[in-house]
Amino acid sequence: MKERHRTLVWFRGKDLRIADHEPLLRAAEDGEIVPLFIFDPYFFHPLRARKLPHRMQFLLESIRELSSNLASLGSRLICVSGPSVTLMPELVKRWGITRVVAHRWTEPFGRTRDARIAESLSVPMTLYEGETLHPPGTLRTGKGTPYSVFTPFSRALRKAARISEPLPKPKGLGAVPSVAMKDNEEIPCLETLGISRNPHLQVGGESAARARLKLFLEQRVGTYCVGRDQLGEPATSRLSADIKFGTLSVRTIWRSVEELDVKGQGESAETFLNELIWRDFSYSTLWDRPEVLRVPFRPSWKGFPWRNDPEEWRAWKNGQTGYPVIDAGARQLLETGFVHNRARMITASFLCKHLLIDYRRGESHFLKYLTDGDWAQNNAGWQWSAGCGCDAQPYFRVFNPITQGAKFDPAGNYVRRWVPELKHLPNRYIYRPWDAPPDVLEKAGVTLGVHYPPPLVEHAAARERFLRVAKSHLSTTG
DNA sequence: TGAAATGTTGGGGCG
DNA sequence: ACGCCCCAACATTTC
Repeated sequence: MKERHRTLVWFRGKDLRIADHEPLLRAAEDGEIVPLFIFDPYFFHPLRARKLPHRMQFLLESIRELSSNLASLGSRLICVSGPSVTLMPELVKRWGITRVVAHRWTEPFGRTRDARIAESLSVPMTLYEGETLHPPGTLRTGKGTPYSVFTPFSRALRKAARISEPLPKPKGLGAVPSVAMKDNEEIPCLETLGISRNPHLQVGGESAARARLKLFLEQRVGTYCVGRDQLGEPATSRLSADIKFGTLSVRTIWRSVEELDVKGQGESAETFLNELIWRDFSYSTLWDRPEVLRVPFRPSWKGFPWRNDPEEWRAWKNGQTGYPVIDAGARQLLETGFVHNRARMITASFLCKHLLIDYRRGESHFLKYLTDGDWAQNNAGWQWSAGCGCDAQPYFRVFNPITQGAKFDPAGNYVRRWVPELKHLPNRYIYRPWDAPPDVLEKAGVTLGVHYPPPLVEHAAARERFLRVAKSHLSTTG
């Protein structure tokens, strides 16, 4: 008789689900399993955790639900704290593990860690695809190089293979061997990590994720194409955190959108699917060029003369630039751990271009507060906005924070929600309170410089300054 | 997945 | 009736 396995299924914060989880399913087909989550002090030391309050909250909620979902299948999530690199070989030995399975990571940190661990183990470690629609580093142009333009990448991805159907949940899992049960620790709670719970964040976990997907499919995807840019309307999927933590697999989302009977709304479905391909594009770029997390994708941006004015940086972070749409985005981030995609683009453009502040500052600020904060996606987004990324917008494309507001928040809902001190201003002036006549300001109860700051920079002058600086820098660096 | 400057066209007012 | 100007609307170019 074939010897049965005792498989360690290592859950790692980007695949917190039991549905469409290939490592779990494969492990469950053959022998005993030990589902494991490691609370590595690299992330979970209170001093570090406190710097990521929003993601930590969502993560812990998702882990708790994973734990109860595994329990309902007859298993348990074993939680152990310690550095994973030294812990893994120890646990494998102590628990009599015969093989280790997990999902493959793309981030340089995870790649290095996994390579070190795989090398140090006495048993095989198998990493499964599943983080992306298509494995990064595999789609290549005719010349054999990575794609540097999105559209051909997107065509190649669609042509490469039909996105396969999600795998089912395991039907049932055996009990965890007692030797592993003995090492089980409590899942840490937010308060222990020195974080107070933020009631405005999305709720983590697989069931909340399913509910969000259902809502999107039933009510929003049909108008996604036109609605997604409207700042004040709930027209986007709001699935970014679920994708980031893997409470939904990306192919589950892909297939459920693809299979919708959209009846004349095919364009919306296609637009949304393209966004999922953008995600793959960003992962693929990071896979091939891991250094982009530190330096611009385009070498010509090296040494760009950012101003990095500390007062302006503070004003931008805190939503006090005097440009209502910019401030709305900045405040939405701090309060809810989420920013509407259009607002991400506008605020990012403003930081880099109007204020000439290094995109990496904005990038790390977003990564700190976004619940969906993901190294690859966030970096790609910021480099795109700054103009130095892979298939980025050209440097001379400068968003006008006034007209962007008028276009994408015509009724002023978004601004009024996040910048309530301006809520009584008429639509006409809500994106440019400094232009409002004194009696209008007075009637709205706004005194500039008292209730709301005057604009930090003048749009036209700031735009021209950026164009001058960028043109001059890029002309000398090629 | 822009915006602003510049160029072109065509209708209408008016001398 | 005609040319001229104005200017809005649209198109093209430039950053």
